Parts: sequence; C-alpha cells; structure tokens
Amino acid sequence: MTKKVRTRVAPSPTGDPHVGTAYMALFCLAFARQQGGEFILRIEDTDAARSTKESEDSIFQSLEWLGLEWDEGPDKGGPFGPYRQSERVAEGLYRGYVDQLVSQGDAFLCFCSAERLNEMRNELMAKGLSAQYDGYCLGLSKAEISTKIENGESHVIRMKVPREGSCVFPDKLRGDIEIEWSQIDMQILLKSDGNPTYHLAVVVDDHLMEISHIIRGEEWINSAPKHILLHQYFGWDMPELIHMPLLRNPDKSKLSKRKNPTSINFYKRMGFLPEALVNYLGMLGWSMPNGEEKFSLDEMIASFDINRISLGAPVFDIEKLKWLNGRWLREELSDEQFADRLNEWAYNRENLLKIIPLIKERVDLFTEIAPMATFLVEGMPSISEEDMTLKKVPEDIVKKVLQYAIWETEALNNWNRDNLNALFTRLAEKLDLKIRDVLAPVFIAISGQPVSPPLFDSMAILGSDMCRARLRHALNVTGGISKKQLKKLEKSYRSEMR
RNA sequence: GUCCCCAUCGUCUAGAGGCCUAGGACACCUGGUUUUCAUCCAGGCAACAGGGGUUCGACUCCCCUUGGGGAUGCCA
Repeated sequence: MTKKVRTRVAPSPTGDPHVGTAYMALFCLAFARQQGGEFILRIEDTDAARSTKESEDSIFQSLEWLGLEWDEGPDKGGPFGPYRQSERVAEGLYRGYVDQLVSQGDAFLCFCSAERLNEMRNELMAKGLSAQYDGYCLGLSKAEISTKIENGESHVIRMKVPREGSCVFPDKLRGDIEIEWSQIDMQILLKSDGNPTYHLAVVVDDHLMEISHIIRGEEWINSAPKHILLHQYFGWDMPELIHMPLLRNPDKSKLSKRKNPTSINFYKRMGFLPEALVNYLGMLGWSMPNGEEKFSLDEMIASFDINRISLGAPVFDIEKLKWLNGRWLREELSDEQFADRLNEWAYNRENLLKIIPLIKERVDLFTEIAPMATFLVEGMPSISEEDMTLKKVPEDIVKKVLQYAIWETEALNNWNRDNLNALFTRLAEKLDLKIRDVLAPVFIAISGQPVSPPLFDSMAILGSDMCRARLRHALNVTGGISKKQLKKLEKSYRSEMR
C-alpha cells in the first residue's frame, strides 16, 4: 500500500509575499494534484520577532490571487490543525518532543553565550574547519545543569549529532547525496524563548501532518541530515525529499529583493495576469512534454511529471514573463473579459477612492486627472538622465540619496505614509540636507515629474516593491553606481545612518 | 576557509549513447502584411565550459579542472 501523497508549502510570514513561495507552492500543488493527493499550507511563524499578521494575510491573498488553492491551512482548517506554528507552540506541542529527546539522551541543554559561540565559530573558520558548536555543554554534569537552571541562566536545547561516518540520503531528482556527520552542527532545537527552531518544528509538523513528499528549495539540502536524524531519534519514517532549483537574479545570485522585485504584489501591481505568472513559474525548471510554453495551471497539473524538472537554477526573466502575459491577454481574453480584468486590476471604485483624496484639490477639470495620476497606474515612469539632473542638487548627492533611500526602504517594516515620512525626515537629518533636496530626486523617481500629488501617500498606494523598483530605475537612469562607488557608499551609509 | 548542489545559444529550455549538421521560445537583427504603431507571418544571429577516460559511437555515462550557486544563525 502506498501512502497518500501530501505536500506542503511552509512560508514564514516575514515581509512581502515572495515569488519563491509561489514557485514552491506551484510545484507542491501540481505534484499533489497530479497524484490525487493533498496540498497543505502551513505558516512557520516561530520567529516571533519577525513574523507579522499583515505578512501572513498577504501570503494568503497572493496565493489565492494566483489560484494556487490549498486543501488545508490556517484559514481553512483541516484534520491536522492548527496550521500555524505559533498556535502549535501555544498548545505546548513541541515541548514534549524536545523533552523526549533530552530524556533519550539525543539532545542536551546548552548555556553558551552568543559571544562565546561567535568567537568559537570565527576561530574554527580561521583554522579552515567547518564552523559549528564545539560540544562545550555536553560535558556539563547533572548537578551543574540544575545549578545553572536554579540560577535562572538562559539556555537552549541542542540536538546531538554523530561525529563519525556520514549521512547518505536520496533526493528524488538528484540521486544519493552524501554529507559527513562531522559537517553537521549540533543544531539548536529549542530557543531560549521557548520557541522551537525551524528544524524541530518542520520535522514534528511534517510527521504529524503526514507529509509524504517534501518539495522545497535547494538551499535546504545541507540541513537534510539534521531532519533525517531527528526522524530517526523519534522513530519516524522520513518523507521523500525533492529539492527544487533556486530562482535567480539576472546576475545568477539567489533571487532577492535587493536586486529584483520579488514580491508577488509587485507583479500584480505591474499588471501581470495571475495565469501568466503561474504559467511563467511553471516553465522555470519544468517543461510540458509537448514543448508548449503557454499552459494553464490545470494543463500543468494534468501533464505534471516530476522527472521533467531540470536542475539548473533558472534566471527570473521579466522580459519573457511580459511576452507570455501578452499572449494571455491577447489569446485568452475577450473584449468583455479584458474590460473586467482591467477594472478588477486598478480601474475600480475602491482604488479610485484611494487616489481621489490626493488629486481632488489639485484639479479643476476631470481632464486634468489622467496626466496627474498616470504614475499611480503605470509601471516604470519614462524618465531620462536629463530629468534626473537637478539644478539645486548635484549628481553625486542625487545618487547617494537614491541609494540610501533604497536601503532604508528595504528595511522598512510597515509601508505607510507616516513611516515613510519619518524615514525621509531622518534621512535628510542624517545627511544634513534640506528635506526638499532629499525629496526632489525621489519625486521624479516615483512620479516621473518634479511635482506630483503628496509623495508619501502616493508611495503608500504604489506599494513597497513598486517604489523600490522605481528608485532603482531612477538610479540606473542617472548612470547607475559602479561597484567601487557602491562599496564606498555602503561604508558611509553604515556610519552616517547609524 | 569548509561542505553541498549545479553546468546546452545572452535568457528559459528540448535532448534518457547513434534520430544532433543540437530543436523550440524570449531578446536582438532583416524582410513581408498593416494608413502609423503593435499584433501576425517569414528568415537570420547565437550554445553542448575545458581536459581525460568508458564505448564501434558521446550533448548524453565516469573522473578531474574550471565556472556559477547555496549552506555554514537562538532566520526560515
């Protein structure tokens, strides 16, 4: 008897909904459906400091928008709930498993400070060894441990890892992978705040949720031995492993928002159809047996074959995505449907009501609206090097402001008017510039014009990824920044903005 | 540094030892249709990273080198 196929995607709700999440969700879903199985959405929010409800909501919305429907999840429930790890923590679900490992002697308490660990890691690296825990607290006696606990010393729990031999495990796409145990760190399972780490939670939850196939990014290959070991300690069967290639930036590095728009919201805002985006993700690392490039989710599911996945990590190419979107637009939508989609996208009452407060007092006629507000519905404003040349602000300051703004906005958690206001006010202060001089290039970058409706409100409407993309675009238009300059800027950024 | 993964046109890919003189698509270039533009159509440019094996025969299998990427967190 073969087990029922159950796959899951397990995003952590930190930041914007990532196309990589959609990519994994797509393959999990395609595989599960094709096999007549189930696809589960689980929220991995064990990092209490970084997880937010907004981010979680936007993950739900984005995946829904893309039509990647899950069978069980935090919002839908299901027989293996709850599907949010913070709720599972609240139930005390993981604690019992950690205690079991400690009492079995497969895990131990560790009282080491972050400073000591850092020093140790650096030393090991300098010696050319792989950086990992040195086992210091393994030698603690029972008496020492209880004294430390009585003294209220904070501690974590680490898993024990064999020091000899190696772990050989099968990957459905790559064959056997062998990693020596000496390369595997004594991973922390329970943090000092009582939360499980990813490694513990993922193992426990995948088991409890009866996940049959773990489809995840290549970045996890190195931690597979930890997960396998934990399964052994618990006496559980290991699900099958399928490590997908990682999506890349045009420079081949792992797709990151620093270099590329990675938020699903950006692509939505940019006017891509969800069908086209899903289709495009489907053709990264996978192809239809008949070679057809345009296919729907249902068609992909119908002919999905995991062995057709190619392992070379694909570059996310917006140009090709654009072409594909054009085909969907032209070939699949009637004029009526086109109108409905356009309406749904931005030309609707709800969206208008966001924009109107910004423009109402600035116009006398309806005819003046379009020129003033196009930037709120366009992609990259068409700006030239000339547009970016300002009378009052020298070029190097323009570049500096744009680059700093990009870095600062990257780190901004809640994208709203007030926070943006605070961010740029602070930026002007730190750079010892007038706020209007700081904002001048930003106005042009965002709106394409030196004057526009209120900047921060507009930026709030446009969203973080679109704004960052426009800032980057403007910086490129000014001629961009050389690697050398960038390094210099990064240095001064760190000292000036502290 | 150490470990792991990967390697076909600039990019996405087809290719499961002879079908490969390596196919398709995006981008780019040329021409045609079109009042313009776009679409559409026709054509062009362009790749098996290098070196060793294995084999009658390697893009396909093995090894080495090189290149790229990832991991090395009380992040996931």
